Amino acid sequence: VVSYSCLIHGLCTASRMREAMLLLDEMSERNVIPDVFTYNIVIDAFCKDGMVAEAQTIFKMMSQRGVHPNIVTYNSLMDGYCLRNELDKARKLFDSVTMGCQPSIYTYNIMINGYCKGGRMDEAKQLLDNMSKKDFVPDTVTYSTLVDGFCRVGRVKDAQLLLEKMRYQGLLPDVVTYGSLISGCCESGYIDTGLALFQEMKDSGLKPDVVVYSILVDGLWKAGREREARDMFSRLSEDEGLRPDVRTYSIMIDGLCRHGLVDEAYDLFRTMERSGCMPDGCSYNVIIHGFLRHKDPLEAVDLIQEMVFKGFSAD
RNA sequence: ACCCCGGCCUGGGGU
Repeated sequence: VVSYSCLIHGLCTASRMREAMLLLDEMSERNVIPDVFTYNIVIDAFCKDGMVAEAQTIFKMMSQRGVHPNIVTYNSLMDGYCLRNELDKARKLFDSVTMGCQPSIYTYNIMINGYCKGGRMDEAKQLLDNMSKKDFVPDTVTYSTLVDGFCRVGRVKDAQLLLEKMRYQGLLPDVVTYGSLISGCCESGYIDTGLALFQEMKDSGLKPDVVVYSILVDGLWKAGREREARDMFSRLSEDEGLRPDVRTYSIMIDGLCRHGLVDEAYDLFRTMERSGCMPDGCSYNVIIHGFLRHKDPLEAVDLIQEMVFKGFSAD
């Protein structure tokens, strides 16, 4: 069962759902009985692909075969509804789970994340208070989710207050919590607050990761602070020994293009490839827009052909 | 008998 489940998991993460389903059939034929883990893997994959109806079909199938769903099954389904912004369906499931069997911290975090991504911050906050009443202790993920949620609706001040509340409860913000807040500061035009938080985070002994650096490089470019954006990009490798990833490069390429430095952007685009970081659809779109803005449609056409040849579609 | 060991679910960045 474990071997089959691992194989199915591999196929699912590669979005090869057809083959995963075939394997699920094959194992039954070979008298290897799929257990709740196996079904959970498939259900979660369908949910992440936005196919909750298919996930429900598997859910029914497992029940018919006498395999009982567990909390992870329900968590995946809830998350599936949340990802489609069908929050009321998610909430129904949430309510029946909290009434019946044991919810887990994941159950709360998923539902809170659903509200946050849907901009329904009051309901998200309510759930935070709700869980404390039921002796569930919010964790770093809970707070980071809410910090991100407040930032997305422009309520950076509330996000900062939440960070304090979190500390007051004895929880330390991690690199994701800081990343969310720094990103929110950049979006709302408080880049210097973001930089101060970056310093604070390093002072507290946390090592910034490539995501935090990318957020700041992007924020600095968008604030028109070219020199500092370039410095931040260099420091990521020089100070921390980190490697820029495809998104960091895209941010740099986009910044250079928007500052009229299309040739340098193009050099960086090729440097990224040479250093083994393969451009994705977004990187192509960024550089193509750069060429189009600077009246170089011929280069743009070449790149569009190249990206289509690689299986990406231009936007 | 007891303990340990394998597979499932949640948070931040680019057009």
